[in-house]
Amino acid sequence: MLQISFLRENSEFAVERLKVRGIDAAADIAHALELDKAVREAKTNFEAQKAEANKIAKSIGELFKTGKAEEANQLKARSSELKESSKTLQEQIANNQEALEKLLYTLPNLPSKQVPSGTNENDNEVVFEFGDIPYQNHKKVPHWEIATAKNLIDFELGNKVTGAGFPFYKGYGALYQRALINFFLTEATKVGYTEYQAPLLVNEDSGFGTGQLPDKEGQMYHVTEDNLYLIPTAEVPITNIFRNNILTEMDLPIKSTGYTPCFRREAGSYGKDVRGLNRLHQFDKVEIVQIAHPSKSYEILEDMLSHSKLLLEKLGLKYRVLKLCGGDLGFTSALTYDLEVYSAAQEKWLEVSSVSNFENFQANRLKLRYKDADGNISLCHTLNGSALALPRVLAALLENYQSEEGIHIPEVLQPFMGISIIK
RNA sequence: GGAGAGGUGGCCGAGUGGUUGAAGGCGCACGCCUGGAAAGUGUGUAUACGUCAAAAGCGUAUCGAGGGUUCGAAUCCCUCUCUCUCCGCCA
Repeated sequence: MLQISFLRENSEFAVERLKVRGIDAAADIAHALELDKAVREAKTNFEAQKAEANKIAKSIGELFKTGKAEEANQLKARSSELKESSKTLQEQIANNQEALEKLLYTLPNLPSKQVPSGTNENDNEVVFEFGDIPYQNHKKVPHWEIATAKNLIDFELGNKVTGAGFPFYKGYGALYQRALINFFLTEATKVGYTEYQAPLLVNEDSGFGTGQLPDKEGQMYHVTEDNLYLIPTAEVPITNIFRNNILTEMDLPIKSTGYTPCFRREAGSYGKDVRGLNRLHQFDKVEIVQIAHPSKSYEILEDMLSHSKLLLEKLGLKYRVLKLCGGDLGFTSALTYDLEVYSAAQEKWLEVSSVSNFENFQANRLKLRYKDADGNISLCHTLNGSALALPRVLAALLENYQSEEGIHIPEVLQPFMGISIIK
């Protein structure tokens, strides 16, 4: 969430930035500032009255101690008066504050200067492209066909046991998944990320902290019995580790990683690119998260992007990097790169990673701050990236690595799998 | 699921209606002491918000959360929540 203190000084800048998302927030921001002003004015009065009341209460105590009950009783009357009048002010403050917060929740993060303007995914900017398709002379079959033929994934079984979007991986398919998870985690911990095994269910506060709530309530599976949410990404539990923390500047950046299944209801996206592994309700992902010093976060974003790029290169996948335009940028993000692999059989690009800098938008909700050498306390920046999401990576691997001999396994995965080809 | 106990500062831990933002200890920071260190010793050590050009200062709030009683609540009452222990069930 945007800081009201920031908006006080930079309202025009904020309006300008939000235009990149195609949002005209001028009225909302003006309204927020009015509410803020009202809150502060009422607060000042309220606090003055409280101060007096506290003073009186104190002196009443003194008077009783010294046996001057008469005087004390006179003061009580004045104190009661103050209490009455402060009550209305208190209500005013609470109402306005609530309205202000609600309004602030609806405002998305300000896109960074680098964000191209645009209204949808077609306006995203391709900033990098790399790689080739191996075994080019061989005709490629879509992954859902080859995976079924080779007995790697059973979609029907998933339908039976749970429902659409919950496939079973089996045999070499399951092994392939395990190898990928292992490979991704190994690569992340090698460069200094601390591995976590995180809870898959989170409470409301955590959902709120990283911005899934209240905005995307309908996209998460909600266990109403216990008021817990199935995580849509490891970002939620792993970033929330640091909720309500004041870190030491020296400890930054903090690099964390974790593998988790991810659960997404994908409400409203039925019928769109849902074949095979392209869009699932449950999928596996290794996430990398960094808590950063504000002055370093863009450097770190590039570093995280490089990490994900390198994974794809090691896997020998053809991929490209997109810089998301304002219209396609997530609610909480200031700048996002998407990585897409090319799927040779479907002949299209599949998103396998999203690397974002949230600046202090999440940190403000999380109350995640750091203290510098002078004792000043400021909000951290938070970043995360998929490194990587499994199903589409697997889809591309199954499709791109086909030859007449079978499905080849990229060299980097062979130690994790113990085989070099699925025949 | 049943029964009980408990949530106080970075941590441990006192406090039962009146200078308690909170004793004491540990930890941490800085200083003294020392050749250096330990020990010892002194000082300091929460956060948010408001006020102020800013700092200082001042004010308000915060002892799990919310509400209530009272002139005054960490302390009394109510509701919720979380944690722990025992029993039951169970990977």
